[in-house]
Amino acid sequence: MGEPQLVALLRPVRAGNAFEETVERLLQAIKLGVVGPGEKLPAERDLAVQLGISRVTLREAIRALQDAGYLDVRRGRYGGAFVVYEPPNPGQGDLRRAVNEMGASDLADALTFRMAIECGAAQVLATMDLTEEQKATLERRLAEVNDAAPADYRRLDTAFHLSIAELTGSALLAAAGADARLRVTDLLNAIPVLGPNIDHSGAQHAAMVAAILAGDPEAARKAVVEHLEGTAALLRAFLA
Amino acid sequence: MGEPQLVALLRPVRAGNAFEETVERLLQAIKLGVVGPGEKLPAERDLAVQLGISRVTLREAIRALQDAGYLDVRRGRYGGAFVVYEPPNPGQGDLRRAVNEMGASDLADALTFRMAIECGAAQVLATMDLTEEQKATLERRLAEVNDAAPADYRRLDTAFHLSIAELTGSALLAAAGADARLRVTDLLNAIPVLGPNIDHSGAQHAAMVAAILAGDPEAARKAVVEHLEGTAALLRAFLA
DNA sequence: ATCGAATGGACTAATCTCGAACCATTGGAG
DNA sequence: CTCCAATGGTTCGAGATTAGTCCATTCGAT
Repeated sequence: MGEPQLVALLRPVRAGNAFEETVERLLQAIKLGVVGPGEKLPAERDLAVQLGISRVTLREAIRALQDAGYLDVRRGRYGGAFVVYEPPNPGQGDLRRAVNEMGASDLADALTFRMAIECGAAQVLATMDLTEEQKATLERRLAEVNDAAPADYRRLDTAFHLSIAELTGSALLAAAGADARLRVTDLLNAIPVLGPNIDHSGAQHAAMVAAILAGDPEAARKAVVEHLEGTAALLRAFLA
Repeated sequence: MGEPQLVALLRPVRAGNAFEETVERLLQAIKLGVVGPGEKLPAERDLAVQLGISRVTLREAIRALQDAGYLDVRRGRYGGAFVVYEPPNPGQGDLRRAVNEMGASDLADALTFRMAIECGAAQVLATMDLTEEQKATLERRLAEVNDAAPADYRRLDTAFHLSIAELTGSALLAAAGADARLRVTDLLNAIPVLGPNIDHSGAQHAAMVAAILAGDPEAARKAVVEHLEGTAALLRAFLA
């Protein structure tokens, strides 16, 4: 037992090359709806700084997404890289394809990771003294999901979930929450948005917010578990 | 409100250059005791693969750590990069220096992140059906910390904490747990290991394990909160 | 004493990535 | 109509990073 946990520490220093990483990141921002259809990415010079890469590399990534049909790049003043991507209406085999692409063990990993991160974030947030502004943000995001048109649902659902981690004020936790969400995006996008499921989720979202605002970490944790297990069950149902 | 959470998604793609990242990673492995004094790192060719970098870059990092006095590199068969580093006996101003180096907001971030990750991991683990082997590993790690000589305490404490995330079987969660731990390593290493604190922590560790083995996620969560808040309080006490 | 395997050490050519400068296009302001 | 500012488009040299190859050292096995 002299050498525990070698695995976790001596893991890869970087995920891949900068170009691929950037393509992936931008694609996720588009799929998650952080930059919605018709909106444009920040200017190349700014975006390159935000992403910590050179403009050359960023441009290669943008070019790839343009070729793949996700972006429409226009020159001149008020130009930019505009998102032309509508989340496709999920069909029958899409979920299976998405699962096959990521592998079964990655799927379990992603779901476990997401459960841990979101439970942790919710209970931490529930123990914090929130400002009125923070409370308002949380409630607004909740209202936005509940009022969402089906086409906007995934995007606003994402925003709601990310808000919880973000409101803790921990940049690390916010990044982890975004990462956890990314890993299940393709799966969630592959299952249809159905009325009963939305209603169900809405009630669970409301329970999460209520517990957080009440400062009850235990209830917050339980609400998150219930919600995420519901989502996982939904995935399994569409896979069965 | 059209553009929520730009921050979390459009964050830097890579932390820095490969060389610096690698130095940091190896240094953490040494400080965390993953590779203890007198032990050696894996062979360069193997380690480069594990870290996903070229051997050249790895060698530069090893060279830097050699120059800094952390490693003794020997050639020939049964050679390698041997760790020559004993955790220093923490003095009065070390903690303050460590805090100053990371900044107050980073400190809060790290503590929040750690709380979320470890709570999440513990409660996830508590809801899993553990094999006998997994239970045995958890109990063994607990026993090792409790029996630890002061010089080994931090190392085995780290191993115990990392085990919880690792036993969930989620590589992502294990990596996040390692990340959370290394962000507080320098702080923990800067406060003395005192008998009463060890006893206190020992009881809390035992409570965590008991809750996990009992399959009680709520108790597991509470035990982790209590333990980590105790640690945070200890840090504050040494800073006051 | 010799050999072979495991290790660190050194070199090279190719590729990736970067910073910086400059060009081209567009549309509003004056 | 002209100009200007904001944007994407292009190029170049420098440095970082890589894969691959071969060299040098050490120590056990024979």
